[in-house]
Amino acid sequence: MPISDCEVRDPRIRRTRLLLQGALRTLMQTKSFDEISVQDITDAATVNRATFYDHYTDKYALLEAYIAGGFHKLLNEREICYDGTCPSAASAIILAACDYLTLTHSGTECSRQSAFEPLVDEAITSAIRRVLMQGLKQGLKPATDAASEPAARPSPEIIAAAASSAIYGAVKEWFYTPNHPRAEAILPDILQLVLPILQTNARALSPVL
Amino acid sequence: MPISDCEVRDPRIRRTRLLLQGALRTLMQTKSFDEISVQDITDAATVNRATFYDHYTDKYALLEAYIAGGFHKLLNEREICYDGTCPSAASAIILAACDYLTLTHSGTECSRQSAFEPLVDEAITSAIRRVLMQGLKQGLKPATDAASEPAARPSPEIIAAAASSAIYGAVKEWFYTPNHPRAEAILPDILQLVLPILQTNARALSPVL
DNA sequence: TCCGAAAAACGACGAATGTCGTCTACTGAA
DNA sequence: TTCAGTAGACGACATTCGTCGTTTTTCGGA
Repeated sequence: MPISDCEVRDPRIRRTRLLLQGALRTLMQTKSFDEISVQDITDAATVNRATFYDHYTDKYALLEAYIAGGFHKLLNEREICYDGTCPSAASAIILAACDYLTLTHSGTECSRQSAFEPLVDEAITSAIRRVLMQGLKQGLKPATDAASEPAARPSPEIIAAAASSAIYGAVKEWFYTPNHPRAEAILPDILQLVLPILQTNARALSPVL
Repeated sequence: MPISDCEVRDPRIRRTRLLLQGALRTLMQTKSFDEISVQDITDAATVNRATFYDHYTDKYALLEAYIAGGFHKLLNEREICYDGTCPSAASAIILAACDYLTLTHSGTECSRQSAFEPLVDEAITSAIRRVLMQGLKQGLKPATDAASEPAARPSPEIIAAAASSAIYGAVKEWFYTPNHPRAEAILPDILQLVLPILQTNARALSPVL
């Protein structure tokens, strides 16, 4: 039932979805996610309950859209754009993930339960994946000058998948460690773990180094 | 409500949980996961519906236990035990993940939907994580001979988290690629991406190399 | 062998879910 | 300005959910 996504022209659709996501945001400051019913959400959003199902299959789908949207917004605000090589871009992405987890999970001590967490993980990971893919593909082109070898190295897709998963897995591990240090403190460790993956692309491009 | 896990003495508990997991397995050969109700499961398991909730908070929790259990079983059958260094152990884990995805997702074309997939991901990833942790901790001990430095390298926990996420992320990417090659064909690529993470530990141990 | 503890069966409950069909109101292009 | 297309409102429906209290059965140690 939920029509496409991302690019919605009709202002009515955009309005309703923002209302629903805003209502979810508001409610999650009080209750934990699975204490919230679809009814609660539509009431807070002043939207009919049946209308909810015109946009999302269930409240988990709404959560995913909300998280993905929020994280993308954060990345845009910080003007983060992975260019395929620069470690500082990777740092920015890692820090963004740290901050986003901190921001969203600050109010409620709800997490680590039910189907909630895996959904959040999925949403953030694929958001990171998208950013990385962008950079990897553009950093890739210079190499495909001629028809040399078809696929002598891992595809950008699999690199992005592995890297985004690794980044978020590490960040999550940091976040759920009791009394974890500040994000900046763990950054070098995560960077050390993740950079080799991202540089797989570059290394394959310039074996000179 | 769900009492501990893993190590259950009481045969009544073990029996009931196996019945429930078996019923889920059977039903998933026919319907997709979210077409299955708790009622369906308990009917097939010849268990009272209320009893279900004595063991699992909802059907998602049952799924997670089922997946985690099945994957662990596969690892045990293959006698996989990561020793902290050997790349062949990593290969075995990667292949196991490939095979498990293939086995479980063969019947139904259901996947990539609802809250189902993220749950599966979570279960498999944390199973891999556990195996890796085992090896990393034992491969770690030789170094902690004296009180040298507190934590000059990434902790085993964060290494395991990053590595397990990266492994499964890559495997998943492979699996969902249309007309993907055999698992053995993609193994070198994934290995190339993941080994640097795992060897972070070893490198820190013997900077001589 | 017996007996207390605990698991499972059972029936019933109010609440939440997901889906209909119909009607109203808004959008955007002719 | 008009008007066809479509999103949203609304009420109602059968199902499923999660929980409760009670009764029956099973387990495992004394």
